[in-house]
Amino acid sequence: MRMGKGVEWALHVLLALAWIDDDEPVSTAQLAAGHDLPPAYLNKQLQALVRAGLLLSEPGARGGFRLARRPESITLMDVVAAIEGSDEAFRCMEIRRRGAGADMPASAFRETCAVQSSMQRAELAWRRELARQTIADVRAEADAHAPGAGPVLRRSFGRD
Amino acid sequence: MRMGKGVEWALHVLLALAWIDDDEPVSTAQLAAGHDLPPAYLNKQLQALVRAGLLLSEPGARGGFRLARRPESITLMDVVAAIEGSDEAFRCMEIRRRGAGADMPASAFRETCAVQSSMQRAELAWRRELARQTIADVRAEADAHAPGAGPVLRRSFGRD
DNA sequence: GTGCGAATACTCGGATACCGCGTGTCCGAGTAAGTGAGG
DNA sequence: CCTCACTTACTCGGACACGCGGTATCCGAGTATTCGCAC
Repeated sequence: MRMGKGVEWALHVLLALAWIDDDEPVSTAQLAAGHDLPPAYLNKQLQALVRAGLLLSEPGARGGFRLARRPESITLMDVVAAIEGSDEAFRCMEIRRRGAGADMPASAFRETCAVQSSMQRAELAWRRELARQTIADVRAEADAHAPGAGPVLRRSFGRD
Repeated sequence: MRMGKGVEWALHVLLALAWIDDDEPVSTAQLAAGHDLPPAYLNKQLQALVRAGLLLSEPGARGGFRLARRPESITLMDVVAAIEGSDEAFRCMEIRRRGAGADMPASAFRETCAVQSSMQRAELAWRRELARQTIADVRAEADAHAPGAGPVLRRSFGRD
């Protein structure tokens, strides 16, 4: 199982926008240069964040992206759902009904498949932990680990 | 993010073997017929389970697979790791060092990337929940939901 | 009837194609800013 | 000096190729069984 790299990019971009903390929008080119990412493909991921309501986009000259909400209101679950989609990683195909299970009465399948519910429990724990953490939390941890990172990034975006 | 269907197959096969609970090995063809799965591809997944030490294989006529350990000693984490691999879903590419981060002193990267540690926390919760549940737990839940499923499946394998 | 040996049928195991999705890129529609002339 | 319309340059947004990993399949190596034959 593998998560697309777009999630990592989106998280770093949101963290950068939280650090910049400015009403002026930031263009895709600037955000891409800030982490040395392919601009066109990054743009694709940013569009997904706009569709999810995490970013606001402004077209035209001096346009770009800015946070749609405060960093404390953007959870990691929001970001993962925006990029990877809201579907569950484990999708039950109900194979219990096929083969030998075809001979069983329909009432036997009233309850949820035990395999599915087990996997769902684990995935729920994952989603719960993702929903518990916000971009603001990540920024706070990053500031605690490396206090200089925020200002350096702000300055590289010409916001001082 | 999407988990391969091999995991679901493996879980159902292990559950079936736990229900059968016999020293006589079960062939790929029988296991595949039990859930109407493509035998050749199922065989591929079973080989992964053998490599992971969850199943024992016996070649030759009347050969097949049987559980290498008791169902209580096989966690869902073991199964997922056997099929999908042990790599983390979120792989940090250290993009914080690229772009603007290149101008920072190396000491700033002493601590782990905050984005990575946040995602790792969530994934750890997932793995912890997977490791907490065993095939025996799944069997118990399935028996509680549909008591007839186990015997029916046992009988379809000609084990009575 | 019994022991032995070869033929046999069945099993796992790895090597081999196919296909969908993530990855990466490009060009067009739209907009705000800048510019110049006219009043 | 102010207003206004035009040009311009820059932005986002969606449509278009490429490559890799999951999906699916087949055939070969190896072994227990089974059948036939000799004793």
